[in-house]
Amino acid sequence: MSISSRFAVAIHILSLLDINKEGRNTSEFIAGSVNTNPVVIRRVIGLLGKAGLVHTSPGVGGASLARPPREINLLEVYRAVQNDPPGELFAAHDKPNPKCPVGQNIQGTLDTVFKRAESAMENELAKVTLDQIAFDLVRGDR
Amino acid sequence: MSISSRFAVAIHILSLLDINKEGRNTSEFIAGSVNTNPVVIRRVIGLLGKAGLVHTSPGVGGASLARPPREINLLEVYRAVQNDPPGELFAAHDKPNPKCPVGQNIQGTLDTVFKRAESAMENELAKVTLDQIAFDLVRGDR
DNA sequence: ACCACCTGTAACCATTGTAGTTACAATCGT
DNA sequence: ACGATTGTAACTACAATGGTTACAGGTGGT
Ligand code: FES
Ligand code: FES
Repeated sequence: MSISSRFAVAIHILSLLDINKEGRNTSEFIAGSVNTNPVVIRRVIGLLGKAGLVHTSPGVGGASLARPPREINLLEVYRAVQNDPPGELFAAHDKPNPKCPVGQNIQGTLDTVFKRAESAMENELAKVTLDQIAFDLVRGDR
Repeated sequence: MSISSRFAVAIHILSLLDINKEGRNTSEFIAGSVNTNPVVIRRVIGLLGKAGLVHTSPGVGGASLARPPREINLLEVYRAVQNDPPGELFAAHDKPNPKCPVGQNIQGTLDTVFKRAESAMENELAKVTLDQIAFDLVRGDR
């Protein structure tokens, strides 16, 4: 299965917060932009808030970046919205047969390979910062 | 969501075929080893067969590697059992709002980043061959 | 020719993650 | 006090997954 589109939506939201930092970014406004339901946006923003990436305040509307976009990389965003814990991108074969010569040792062997692959992917995400995304967006615009 | 455990099961199966190449590897035997249902094994073996990694024959029982384990890498196995097409590890935000300044350009921007991350992961898988796995297994055994 | 055994596949079920939606209490600025 | 907004809970619909049963068809031994 694919990685949840929450990740893509989260990047959308953060980009929008950066580009439109003058305006009042309510969940409804963002939802209109992302073309989905405001609650979906609030859910994602809730995750981003817990991760310390955005600030929100109930009552008064609008969210804003909690840190300068140059200091936010996509790995943090990924971690914030991914509820699978790190190291479990690949599902393990949960009930290995202890009597099986393969099963006894395969866990560790696969774990090493899987973790290496997962880290390689995450390192690529870590290289990209939010302001790079925003720059690409604005440049593509004109 | 995690990547389907079919991948892990496939590696199990292939390792077993390599290590136990003398025996008769019926789906039921493998299922006992993997500790699951024979039909699950047959499904995975079916995928591996379509990918040209194993040989099977209806009627007579048993599957066998179609190529020497040194020439089978984990990326091929991954591709064989992953029914999401390549390039879609990350789900895109499917209905971008054309009126949104972010939505207009974000597709291409994210696509580049996502593809880079996905490739990084796949390159790691491509580095590992089946006989390396089998070697690790046997060595850990004693 | 028969038979035991096996594969390949369809069908069905339970579980899980996800996105969308409605509803509403709590919160804040004016 | 009021209107707007957030934060959640609850519910629905849907797709992927893994397990299971069932069965048609192939294969080799006897
Ligand atoms: S436990 Fe996975 S093959 Fe034996
Ligand atoms: S934020 Fe995704 S389309 Fe505007």
